[in-house]
Amino acid sequence: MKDLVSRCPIEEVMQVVSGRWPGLLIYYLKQGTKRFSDLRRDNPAISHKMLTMELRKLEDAGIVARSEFEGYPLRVEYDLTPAGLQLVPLLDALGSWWDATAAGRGHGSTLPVEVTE
Amino acid sequence: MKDLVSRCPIEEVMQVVSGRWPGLLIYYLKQGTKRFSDLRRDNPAISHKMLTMELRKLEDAGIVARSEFEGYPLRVEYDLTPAGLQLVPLLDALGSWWDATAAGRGHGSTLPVEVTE
DNA sequence: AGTAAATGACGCACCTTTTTGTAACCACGA
DNA sequence: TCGTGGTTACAAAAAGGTGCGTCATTTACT
Repeated sequence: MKDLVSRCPIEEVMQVVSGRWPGLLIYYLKQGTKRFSDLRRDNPAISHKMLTMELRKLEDAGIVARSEFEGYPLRVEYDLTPAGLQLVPLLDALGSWWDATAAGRGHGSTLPVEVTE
Repeated sequence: MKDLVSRCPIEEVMQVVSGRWPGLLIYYLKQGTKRFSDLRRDNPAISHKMLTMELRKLEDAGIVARSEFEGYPLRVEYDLTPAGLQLVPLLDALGSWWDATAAGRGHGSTLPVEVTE
């Protein structure tokens, strides 16, 4: 049971965009049309099962478009949809925010900065 | 092993902001100072274990600030940091994007809307 | 007076659920 | 036989829930 009638758009969008891969897949797809094997090459850490699952999820969310061409070794292309393209700058903004606020974190060290209150 | 030297800011930010709770916790915290029990009341579905873990994660990321006051039954307050406040409009933008592009999906209902293709 | 209960914000151990990886399999045609 | 994109079954790993313990102090009961 994972869907408790999430009326909150933030909760909903997180169910799709959240996780390790969606951001990266979108990042690579904004570079242009990619095939399944391209995306696997782009980030080798993802397993082919995960990739299919994530792509399917993004497809269902209307973020990526899947085009299947018939032919010899079967060819499938993935692109960002218009909605997906609109999402890109939002994710980029998140990335920028992360970099911009990096100073607030340990910018590397895990030292427990004791704030003497 | 989850951190394979993620040089990509999107991958990094997702490790913090991703998931079911961070978005919601930030959403409630932007309403003002909240205590542990307040946040539990705000969204009853989260367990105390999860809440502590998520708050700790957000704290480490510099998104929320934890203030501990000494006293009888122990009191702890949580607020958004300046960085956290900057994050709010970005998440809101995601929520708006989700709503704006809702037409491409099932426009709301969870019913298995069979699209006769 | 002395003991007991309760409070708020957790930590910890144990167990269940969910997610993810691995490997094998499918189809087709070069 | 290989390569493509994908599915399935099983196994491993990770995430998450539940309940109890803790700490220090106040209030409640006897």
